[in-house]
Amino acid sequence: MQLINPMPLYHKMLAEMGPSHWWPADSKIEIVIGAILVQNTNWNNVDLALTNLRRETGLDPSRILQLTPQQVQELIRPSGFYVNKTKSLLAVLHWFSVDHNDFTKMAAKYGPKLRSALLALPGVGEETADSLLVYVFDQPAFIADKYARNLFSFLGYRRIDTYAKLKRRIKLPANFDDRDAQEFHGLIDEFGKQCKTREQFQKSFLASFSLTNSD
DNA sequence: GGCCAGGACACCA
DNA sequence: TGGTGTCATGGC
Repeated sequence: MQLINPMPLYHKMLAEMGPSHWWPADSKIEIVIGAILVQNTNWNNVDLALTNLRRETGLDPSRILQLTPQQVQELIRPSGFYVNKTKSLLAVLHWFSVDHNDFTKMAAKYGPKLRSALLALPGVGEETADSLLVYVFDQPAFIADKYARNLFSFLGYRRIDTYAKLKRRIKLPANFDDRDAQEFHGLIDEFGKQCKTREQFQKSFLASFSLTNSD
């Protein structure tokens, strides 16, 4: 299996696009909530749901947990899949509340098993787990989402059509830290929104990016 | 009116 | 392991 060193690509994108300051949120718990609500949904719909939740609960997890599932469903309805997302959201918020939403403490408590602990939560798959690691727990991880798979596919890589396949092939260097992970994912998704097709990609600044730099 | 968006999961072969 | 159907809303 040919491993991919994504660092030349990362540095190229950072130089061309600048820091993305992606996923702005007022709090970590807002990122947690957003990570569930955004699944297969555009951010505009998530914003509508977040506005409802904020109005009713101030996004205070303990207040959200006091609501009935039916109440949560109505508040997050605009984000779609609201029955499943309600189950997931309540389970995830409950899981965090056991450790009083102390993310530093939780990272120490679970150690290297944090990712599998996240994956055990209902409605938390690989992408959401990695997003939480990167943006809530401040840990380095590569988020192999649809935009990332598109990008590496446009760059010529094959057999990276699933999350797990691309994830396995990306080899991050030891000095790749949480800030890099946050920035890289932000850049990839910002880029992905601009280049949804191969044609658009070929007109972009990455069109001349040499694959040999990243192997 | 059809298509898509920052997935997860059950089910099947 | 990999493919497919389902869950649902709002914007274009």
